[in-house]
Amino acid sequence: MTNASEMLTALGDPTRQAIFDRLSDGPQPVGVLAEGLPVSRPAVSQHLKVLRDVGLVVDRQAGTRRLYQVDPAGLAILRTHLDRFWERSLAAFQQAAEQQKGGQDDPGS
Amino acid sequence: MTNASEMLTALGDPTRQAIFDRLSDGPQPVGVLAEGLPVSRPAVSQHLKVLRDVGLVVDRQAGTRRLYQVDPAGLAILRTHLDRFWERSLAAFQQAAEQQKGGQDDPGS
DNA sequence: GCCGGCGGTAAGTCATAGCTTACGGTTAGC
DNA sequence: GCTAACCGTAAGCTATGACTTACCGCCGGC
Repeated sequence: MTNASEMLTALGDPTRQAIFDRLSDGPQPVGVLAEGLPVSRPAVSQHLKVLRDVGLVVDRQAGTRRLYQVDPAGLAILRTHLDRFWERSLAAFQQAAEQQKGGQDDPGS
Repeated sequence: MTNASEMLTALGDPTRQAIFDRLSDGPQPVGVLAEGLPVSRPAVSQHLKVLRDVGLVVDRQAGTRRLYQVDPAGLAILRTHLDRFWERSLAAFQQAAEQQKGGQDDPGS
């Protein structure tokens, strides 16, 4: 359906979470990202490819460097997906709480 | 900082995503969950343990069954975390767009 | 033109995580 | 008390994916 699931899967790796976190503060080249991480530069490159394939980051050429940054559009999709989870879960939670009490009236919401 | 990172890691697995998706519609016992999934019941049990450890689901005893459901409080933490990503990324994105149009200074490091 | 920094890709290794079957514990019903 | 259903845990296997080193292409400076 959506690619939000793939985004979640991509963000499942702690290293990618760290990369995404750093990119949230602004565009950065691969080398700089790798300096602040406990993995090699090629590893960062591979992670960036995964994040780019699912639409969470975008890249642009800047001289001899390649700047990566978070794609707000992609992040919006993930946020919307999480919001739907929230709405459904909240409704189910309230309904379950009522049933647990024994079919009383709505205690308040 | 928070355990939101662990939640993201937990939701990184597609099977757990499917479980969490089903639980969003209401409480369900382990056996019923396993019926609609391509994995065995013990596997579902193990996934539920992971989701419970990070605070995304809660369980309660119901006779001989054990009902699992999404924990709205846990989901709220994850949502808040995503919102922070959103704010930071958006600000950085706009700033980067301006810099790209005007005088190009060193954006990295 | 040559050289140096930057970064993506290939190939290979290794740990981990997800799955299975088997077993034990707990609860409800007869 | 015995049985059956439901579920968590243990043990073990296997595939996947995260990481490394090595290599190559690209762009800018001198």
